[in-house]
Amino acid sequence: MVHRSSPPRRFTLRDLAESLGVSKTTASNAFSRPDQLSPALRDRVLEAARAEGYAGPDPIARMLRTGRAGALGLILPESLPFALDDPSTSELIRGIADACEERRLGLLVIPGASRMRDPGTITDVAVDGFIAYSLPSDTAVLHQVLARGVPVVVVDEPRLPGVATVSIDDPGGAGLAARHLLELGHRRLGIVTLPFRSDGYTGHGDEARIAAATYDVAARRLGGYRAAFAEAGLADDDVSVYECAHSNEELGRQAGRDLLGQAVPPTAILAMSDRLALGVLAAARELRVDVPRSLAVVGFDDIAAAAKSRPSLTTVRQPLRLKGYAAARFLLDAPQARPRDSAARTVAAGSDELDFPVELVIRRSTAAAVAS
Amino acid sequence: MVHRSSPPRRFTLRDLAESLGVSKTTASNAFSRPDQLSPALRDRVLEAARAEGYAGPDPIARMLRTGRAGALGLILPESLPFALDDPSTSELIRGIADACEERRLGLLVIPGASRMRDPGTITDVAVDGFIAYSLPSDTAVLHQVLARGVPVVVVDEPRLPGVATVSIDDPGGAGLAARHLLELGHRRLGIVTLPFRSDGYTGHGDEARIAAATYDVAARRLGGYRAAFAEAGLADDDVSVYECAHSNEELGRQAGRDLLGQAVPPTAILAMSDRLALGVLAAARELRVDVPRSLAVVGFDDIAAAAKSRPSLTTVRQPLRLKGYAAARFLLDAPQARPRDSAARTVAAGSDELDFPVELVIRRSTAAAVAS
DNA sequence: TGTGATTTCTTGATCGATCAAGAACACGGC
DNA sequence: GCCGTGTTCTTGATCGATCAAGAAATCACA
Repeated sequence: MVHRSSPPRRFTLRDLAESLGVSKTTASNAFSRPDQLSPALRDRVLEAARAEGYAGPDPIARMLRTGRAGALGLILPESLPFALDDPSTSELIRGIADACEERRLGLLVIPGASRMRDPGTITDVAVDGFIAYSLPSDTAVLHQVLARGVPVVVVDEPRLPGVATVSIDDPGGAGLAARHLLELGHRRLGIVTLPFRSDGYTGHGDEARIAAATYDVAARRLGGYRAAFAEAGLADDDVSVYECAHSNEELGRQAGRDLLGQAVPPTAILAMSDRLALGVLAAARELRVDVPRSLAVVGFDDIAAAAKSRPSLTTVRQPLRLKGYAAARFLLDAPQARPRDSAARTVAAGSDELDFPVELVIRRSTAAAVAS
Repeated sequence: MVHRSSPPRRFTLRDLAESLGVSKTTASNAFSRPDQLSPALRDRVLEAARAEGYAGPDPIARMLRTGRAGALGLILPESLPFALDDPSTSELIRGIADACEERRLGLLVIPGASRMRDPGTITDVAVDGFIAYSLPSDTAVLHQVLARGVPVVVVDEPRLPGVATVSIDDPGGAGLAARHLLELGHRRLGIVTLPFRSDGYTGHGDEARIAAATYDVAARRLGGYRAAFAEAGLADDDVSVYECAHSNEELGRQAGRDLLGQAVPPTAILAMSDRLALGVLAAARELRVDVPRSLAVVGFDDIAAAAKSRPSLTTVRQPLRLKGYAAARFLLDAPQARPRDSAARTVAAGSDELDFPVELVIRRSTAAAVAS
């Protein structure tokens, strides 16, 4: 009887050890803990490994034993192409990458989470922790992440009790922007918002949608704007709201055209992102509305393009890159972030929110209202 | 004697199975192979899992057993912030991400490879294959990758015998650009190059450096330019060469200022990337050199900004996103790309090069030479 | 009713490493 | 000569799952 040759087993640490007449542990130590064996023997092991074409311990087996994956998971709401298009997301990623490089960790990107149906991608991936960026509160993804028992840090939204969050003072920032316009004498205002829900809707603001918002950031910023309006004696429905499904120039332009086309157009527009604001500037240019003389525009984020636009954009600056860096460090330095500690749902309860300050950057896109 | 309570063991599949009185395999199948057990029992298992807070099989243990990591490794020469800055790199990543999404794979990014000293990041990471993008040929990283025994696809460079490569016809593309200028009557030419080596040098071209190039792409494109010159009867040293350490606008501008400041300035400049070409345009603007009347400029890549610049940029288009997509598919579909097959160094020998065609896109930055 | 095919579930081996504990030996100081 | 300390290497258990093979029960069909 001739045996069908069994699948040729891989050359493993055990084979290496046997071929040298040493124990597996010693062979292992030659790679991972050089101080645990004599230099001479270590060289012999390494030499034999090279000769046999053994590339070193299998990372997956090591992970199983040590419980560390050597990588961070980054969960993004949109597809990666979209994320790379968006300067504020890119900037956040830069910050996370900074921290990963410091710690020699890989960065495992998991895009498309806001429309993810299959949790497989979340549960099948080897990471030491997740950073979840700007997810809608009605997505199941975050709960799957939490259920996995690995440490999680949320950036921006949603804010969940007991889950570590890195964010900014959204209402405060929005308030700065709104008060700036009010102080300049503007009373006819318009708002261009980020999406309140992830259903792709673009159009006039709808109080029912707003009340049922699943994107906290849009809701918080709107709240900030409105708090400032209230101080100035303006009612919410004195200010028209236009909601954009995504943060990009094209939808911002569409919003700008709509608001400026109204019977009584606003003299100032608050946009919840710089990209939306840049779109509004484009719409104004098209319609030959002079900025800032006839229209004041304020953005949010202070991306690089904000300083370069014509006119340059007044905006609310937030430290995007730092936020990414802080989120990663928060994740990695957390005392609960020990490997295989299934209680480590979140990071450092008690100090589980990290809010960065924002500041108003006044440039050329805002000026005093012209008496009408 | 009271025992110090041993570290509370994690709740595993085995515990779940025992608590239900079924076998481990059955519990496992409830998660991974629903068709292997009755729906009723499956529901019981899943229900018990929920009750016990068991989030599903540990991905790392599964990987060890199945030999599949569920992720692709992407090795980038520069840091991630730098890569995200660069439109052509971003575009490539988009293509790779497209393929990963199709196959429900994670994308594990490993940046900074061109100056990586410690191979740890390469050997410690769980991936089913690597895409190595534009690495210098003298870096050890690629050999460490090859030594790991996982499938590898190289994008652009270096071309190594037996290693699958996805690239373009660099000499051909460069030739198109050069011949275009020659046909327009230009005879005083300048070249702005990508780096030949990764030592950070920026300055006048140096034939010794060029001969010892570790970045193949720069060398191949230069070869393409020069082949066209030779056809037109121009000698290599009739054309001055300026090398830039990175592909960005600032260095391109520096190169442009240098070339235009020469005693006998060129009437046309060939740049090896669009970002460099855009920098040259900026330099021309500064020096009040009219493009295309007094200076013709040709780029390479056809990034989005090339069509939007003023004047719009004549350039050599290459399908960046498609290249990324193809590289990933090449990796995933390769017959040798089976898990745990240590012979799978590379992909499909015999058909291990995939070169995409390029095309010349003529826009407003080139025009006929003015008789001098 | 018998027999083969199918469904449902179990057993025991296995993936490839690391780790805790301990054996064997050498060295040094009193 | 004895004991403590350190170095160097080994043994056997373990990480948490999947898989091949097979047992038991059910179904199908003549």
